[in-house]
Amino acid sequence: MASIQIELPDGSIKDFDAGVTPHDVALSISEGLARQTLAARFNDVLIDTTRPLEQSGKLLLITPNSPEALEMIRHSCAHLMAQAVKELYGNDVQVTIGPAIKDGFYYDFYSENKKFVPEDFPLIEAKMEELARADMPIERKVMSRDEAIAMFRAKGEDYKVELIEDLDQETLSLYQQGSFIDLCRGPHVPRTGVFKAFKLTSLAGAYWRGDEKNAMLQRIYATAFLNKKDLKTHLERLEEARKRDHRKLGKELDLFSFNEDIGGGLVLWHPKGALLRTIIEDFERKEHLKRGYDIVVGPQLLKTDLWKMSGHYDNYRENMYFTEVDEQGYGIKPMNCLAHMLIYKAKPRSYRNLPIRYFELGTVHRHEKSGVLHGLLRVRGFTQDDAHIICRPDQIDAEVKGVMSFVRDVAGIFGFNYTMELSTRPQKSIGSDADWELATCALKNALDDVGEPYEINEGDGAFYGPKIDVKLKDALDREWQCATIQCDFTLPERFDLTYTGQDGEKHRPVMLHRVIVGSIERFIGVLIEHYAGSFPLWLSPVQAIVLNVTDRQAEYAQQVFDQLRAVGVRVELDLRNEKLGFKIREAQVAKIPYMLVIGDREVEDQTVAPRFRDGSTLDSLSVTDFAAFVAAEAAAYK
RNA sequence: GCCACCAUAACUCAGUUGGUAGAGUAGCUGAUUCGUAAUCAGCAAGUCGGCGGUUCGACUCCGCCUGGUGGCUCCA
Repeated sequence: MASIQIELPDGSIKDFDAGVTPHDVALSISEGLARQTLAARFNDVLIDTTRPLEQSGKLLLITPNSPEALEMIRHSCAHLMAQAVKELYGNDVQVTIGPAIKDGFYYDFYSENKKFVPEDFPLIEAKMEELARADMPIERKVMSRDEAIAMFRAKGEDYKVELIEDLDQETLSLYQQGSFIDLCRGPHVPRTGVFKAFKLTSLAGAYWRGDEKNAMLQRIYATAFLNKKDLKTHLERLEEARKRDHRKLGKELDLFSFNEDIGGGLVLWHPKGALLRTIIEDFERKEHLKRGYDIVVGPQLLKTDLWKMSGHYDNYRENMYFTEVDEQGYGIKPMNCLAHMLIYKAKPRSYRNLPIRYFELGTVHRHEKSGVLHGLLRVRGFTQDDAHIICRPDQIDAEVKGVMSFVRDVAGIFGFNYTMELSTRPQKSIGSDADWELATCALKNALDDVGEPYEINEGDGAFYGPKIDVKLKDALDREWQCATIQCDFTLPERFDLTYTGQDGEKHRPVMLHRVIVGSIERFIGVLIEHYAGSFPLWLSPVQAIVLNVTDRQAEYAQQVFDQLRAVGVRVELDLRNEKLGFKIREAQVAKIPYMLVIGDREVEDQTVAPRFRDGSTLDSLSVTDFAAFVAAEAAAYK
């Protein structure tokens, strides 16, 4: 038998007979390693431990500690779940696909009779545990296409047949564990005994192949980890996310509500929420003015003809609200750009005026499909911190970089990390190929120059231009789409925007659409979860609350309150005849940063005794000192 | 929009295998004047999301609608 050379990661080279498997190689090192080996990477291709090696090459054994391990276990665990479901429900259910995803995996099933409910989970989990305990080998089989089609057809697995028919290859790999066999590229873990910690998490509908014209499948989401401890940590994290849910906190902190009589996706801002919004809006105006933006305001309604001219009517109509009065059609604005272009057009512009940066806290309405609405994160009426930068082509680069640095500053103030993505031309779009090319390059060059990493999303741009999307990462490391920068050559063309160049000729400017936090509504939703409702002092709708111990201090407490409010501290007063502990508890639950306790001592010394939200206290200090302290902290965005 | 599920007092939730409902918190009244996360007692509070249907009788069963939840598709 021919001999081959296998190079291991430590650089050592060993001779083996051709046909040796990664498992055999592991065994030649130690029995323990062989037991631990889940798969292997041979010449950079992932393979099963039982795959015979026919030629020399580099071999890396994959064990539970390898970075690839978790994803593999999850993918294999999806097969385990499918096996369990088939054993429980047999031919009532057809299998489709089941990949690993972030934090777990899912499997999509088709069934006419069986409707999965969460009550089925314990049963399925028990079956999975039984199959895992049986420690069955998971074996790779190779079949011809026709053979595989015949086999799945005989089993009544129509979806598998369809998948294979669309595959452009003559032989296919399948994986078998016990009586269950599934089409799969692999690789998989060697035995079902590997699965030690898994849990079914939720149930959802999903279209076959993600297309809403196709049949609706039943998706079971689940997760799997290397061990029970990691699973527990993950479940605790989910629990933490639930506690921070902005819909729950929004109600508890009395920030906002929705009302079915008003309509879905339309927010009612209660006093504290409206104050929080106002603080953010004031911050936005100040930061934009600092960076050379001009504040403008456009109307809510614009004539339908204008939306036809812009392309919104053709490309965005299903998301818009229209109305007709005096036989004139109007569209409620879903974007702010048209008004900004018309402000630009209100008088002749020179190259000397550019760039012009129009900023508007623009309230827009978009008819989002009912099923996508979600608290503040997806609504139908929202306010964007929107700006349109109209500039010469040679200014694009500097302007895009300016926006990116603006994003960096703001993300830093709120304590977010972020990642960036470049999205290119979508199917449904307007404008010439040359302009798209130019615009995409401009964005890409700016990204490359700044040197921060980014990903490319093919075909994910806006209909009028490519875009850079910024995803903020919150305290739980979850990503949120907020900022976006879009480069647009088309709308300036359609609206015939011009400027007079140095040469005295008319030239076409470029327009950058950009938002920094995006929608104020969404951003506040994200902030609530990011801070778990405990806003930093500068954002807190209520920064301090004055608490008297008994009625004896009421008069002085009132004085302190008046004095603080007069110098701009957002302060409340609790004079109720309740025990101090009770008042503290309420202020604590309301997540107010500072409680100012006033007893006989403070009246005597003309001071206040501050208590922090975290339970710590400061020595008593004068009201003016406290006000100065708050002002300094807030000015530093703390 | 699609699939599944849910809707009981202001909030969180219990309950009736079809005979019209409770608890805690909040609210109100009274007592208590208290030093860093819940003082005590009493009172009041719901067309059981809306509209139809089945039934002697519907909060409970069925249908439609509205709103929400988890996803899918779509998106700031």
